[in-house]
Amino acid sequence: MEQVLRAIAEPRRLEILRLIQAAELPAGKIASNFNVTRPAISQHLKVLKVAGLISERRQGTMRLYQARPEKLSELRAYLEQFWEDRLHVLAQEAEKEERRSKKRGTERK
Amino acid sequence: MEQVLRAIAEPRRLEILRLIQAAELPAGKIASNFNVTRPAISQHLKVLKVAGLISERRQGTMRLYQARPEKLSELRAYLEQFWEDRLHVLAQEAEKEERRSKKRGTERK
DNA sequence: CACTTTCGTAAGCATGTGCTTAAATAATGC
DNA sequence: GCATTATTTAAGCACATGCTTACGAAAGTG
Repeated sequence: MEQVLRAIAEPRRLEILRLIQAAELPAGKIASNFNVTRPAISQHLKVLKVAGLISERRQGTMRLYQARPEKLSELRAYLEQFWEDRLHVLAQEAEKEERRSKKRGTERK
Repeated sequence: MEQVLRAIAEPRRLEILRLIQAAELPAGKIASNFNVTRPAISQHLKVLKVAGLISERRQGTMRLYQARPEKLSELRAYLEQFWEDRLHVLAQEAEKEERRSKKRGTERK
């Protein structure tokens, strides 16, 4: 999960993901959208690949890349769990508060 | 959004977020959960604060921190949009494919 | 006021990261 | 095989980042 986060925390990589989310593109075409050299993009693609965020397919001398939504979906679920935990806590707080009000008459000290 | 991603891409900061997601905690208590010095945690808290992921409240000499779920929720929504875009694309692909099959008889060349 | 507690900020350092240029690899065509 | 095209890998560099120690600031307490 951390690997995924680190991968998309880099703006260039997030942009690459957007680019190849719609269509499968060869590395060269991807690189031509940026002001950095092809090796730089190649390195970014490797990071995205290792993180499981993209798929790679060879065709002739080209390598076609495409985004795989699965990992992003997992991340989304992870954040959702974060959110739900918080709601759970808030619910407990509310319960505790309610018990406090009911007990207010018998309180010592 | 990038700021949020960079903030939670750092494992220690994500752990801090988990810690103060349930309860509001003073900086010292937070730091005591880790094997790094308090200043290190203080710096992490600053990053989380700037990213809008936590709230800070002063009480005496203490500073109480607590996670704010809003930004994480925004991030979740952002990822969701990513996911929906992809589904949209897939739907279009399917449509195109269908048109191709229907046209197959009238194809030239 | 001095003193304590709690915490942040400053400076410096080691390591990580993104970039470049140069060289290596892989598939294809002659 | 040799050359061409598309791409990755290697080496090196500048800058960012997370950490530490030392110091400073803010809010009580006597």
